[in-house]
Amino acid sequence: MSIDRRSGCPINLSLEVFGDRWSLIILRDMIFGGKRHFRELLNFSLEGIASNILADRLKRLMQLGLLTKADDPSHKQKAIYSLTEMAITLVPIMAHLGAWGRVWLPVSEELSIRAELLEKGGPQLWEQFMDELRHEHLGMPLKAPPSAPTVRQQLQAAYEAVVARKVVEPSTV
Amino acid sequence: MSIDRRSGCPINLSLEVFGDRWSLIILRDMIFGGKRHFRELLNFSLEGIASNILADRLKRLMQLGLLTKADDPSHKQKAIYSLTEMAITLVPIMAHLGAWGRVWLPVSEELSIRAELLEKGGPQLWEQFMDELRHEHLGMPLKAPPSAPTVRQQLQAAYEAVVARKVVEPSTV
DNA sequence: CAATCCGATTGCATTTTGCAATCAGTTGCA
DNA sequence: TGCAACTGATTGCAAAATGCAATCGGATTG
Repeated sequence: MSIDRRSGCPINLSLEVFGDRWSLIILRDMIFGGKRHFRELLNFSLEGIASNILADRLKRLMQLGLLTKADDPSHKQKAIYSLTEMAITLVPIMAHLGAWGRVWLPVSEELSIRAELLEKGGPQLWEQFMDELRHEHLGMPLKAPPSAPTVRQQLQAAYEAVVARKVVEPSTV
Repeated sequence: MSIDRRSGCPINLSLEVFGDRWSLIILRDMIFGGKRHFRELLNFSLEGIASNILADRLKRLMQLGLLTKADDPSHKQKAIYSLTEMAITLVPIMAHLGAWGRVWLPVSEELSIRAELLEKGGPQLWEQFMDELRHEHLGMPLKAPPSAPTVRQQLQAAYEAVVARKVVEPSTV
């Protein structure tokens, strides 16, 4: 359940945190998909996580310090999960991982457009995104003046543009 | 054994490649430790991989295109494993992963000095290292003139310096 | 010619995962 | 008020992955 400590190597310890098939998927959906509720995470991910695994991983990620949980004031049963700074600093790793996958693995076009945008934006865009996440999850003030489309909105718009194009001109794909 | 294809998302597909507890450890020992034989990998890793798991992962990494295997001319039974370009381009991800682990996880000093050096060297040092790996594993000519200490030698020297200091002045640690 | 080393493989117990059903409490609507 | 839908989980069970120790036949070394 929690960490093994097979060795004090940074790469090994990082692997012990998200070297499984689900932890990083959950963080991906929270970071890029903006999902913060149990059911949202359960139904949103294309990979179809099981509810017991999701419950287990959320608990584990909290123990490890990557997530916090709070009551949703609008609904006595709803819990709202927040990213910690520890999780937010995974953004560059996610970006690299996406870029690597785009080059070497059989990614689908509509799902990789976000990775492409993130790659092209480079560290500067990542910083802006992390700033927005800190605002959203930690209540910190935005460093930069809020630009009209947030990074997540840009990613979402790019995704929708690809989907729309695919519907309109399916033969050219 | 091989890939699931739960979705075409780049992050998911990357996770399906090394979202387990051992694949990246093996690649780490090959990349940073310079290990290329079965026994070397078996005995070298501090994490203590079992021989059947090692055999399974080597086979899997070959199927996925991250490794190749060749006969060692000096010994009819020895096999020598080589990194492919696909694996070599993981160096920046490894560097980021190490840097993240160094910040957030209880790494040991002697094992994290390499990650620190790699982080400080930045993309330029990573490129040099990848160039050396391409030379070593793919037989490509070195782009840059061979600098006296290779990157791996620098990493190794830094590690040994920490260990030596710890032996000499254990009380200050 | 015996000891050691080579890359694995086998058998078996333990752990993790996937899947479906289910839980008790909360909310929205009629 | 009553009831269906939804909340974040939990349970039971089968299947798969993992950890561990012993072992394999062949090659090399002393």
